[in-house]
Amino acid sequence: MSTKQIPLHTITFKIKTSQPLRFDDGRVLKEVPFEADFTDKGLARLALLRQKEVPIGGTLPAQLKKPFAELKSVLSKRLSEKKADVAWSFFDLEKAADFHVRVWKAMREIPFGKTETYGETAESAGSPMAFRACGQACGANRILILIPCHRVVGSSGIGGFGCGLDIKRWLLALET
DNA sequence: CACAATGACCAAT
DNA sequence: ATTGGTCATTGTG
Repeated sequence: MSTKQIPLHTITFKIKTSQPLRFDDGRVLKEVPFEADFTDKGLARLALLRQKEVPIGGTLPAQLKKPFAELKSVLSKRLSEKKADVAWSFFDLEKAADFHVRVWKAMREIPFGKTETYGETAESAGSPMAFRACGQACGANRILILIPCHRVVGSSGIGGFGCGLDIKRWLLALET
């Protein structure tokens, strides 16, 4: 494969939340640690760190300072139960499968505070019968919160969540 | 290429 | 609680 290495810049940081995040193990966080990967084209990954102790820091090249500031600003609002979003072009999803991208776009059509079933999201992604593949696409989402996979739930029950159902419940509670 | 295997599903036993 | 039906992606030869 001709893998031309695209430089990835990783940074870790914390955001305050109005609604403390309580993990299943009992830990309670008022400041939530994230890790973000940026390329020159945009945000490639946003993850919430579950570890106990997290080293905060990292360096970004000058041209990424502005997007990083925007990211922190939007996240601060979202973790304070306020509506805020970035544009689709904020992301760098180059090496993602076609169907996955359709599902991710469909998820961003779900309004703040609303939820959809996997089946419904599959349908708005153009494949009404692909509810199961839709679940896979949710699991493949690399951008927490901003691509709101937490708004997709099961037809009976909350469904799953890659990084822990405690986080999914918290994200949904932030939108009530 | 052609498969088999895998899933954050779903509706009906 | 189990099952048979679905679909797109990913890994293997």
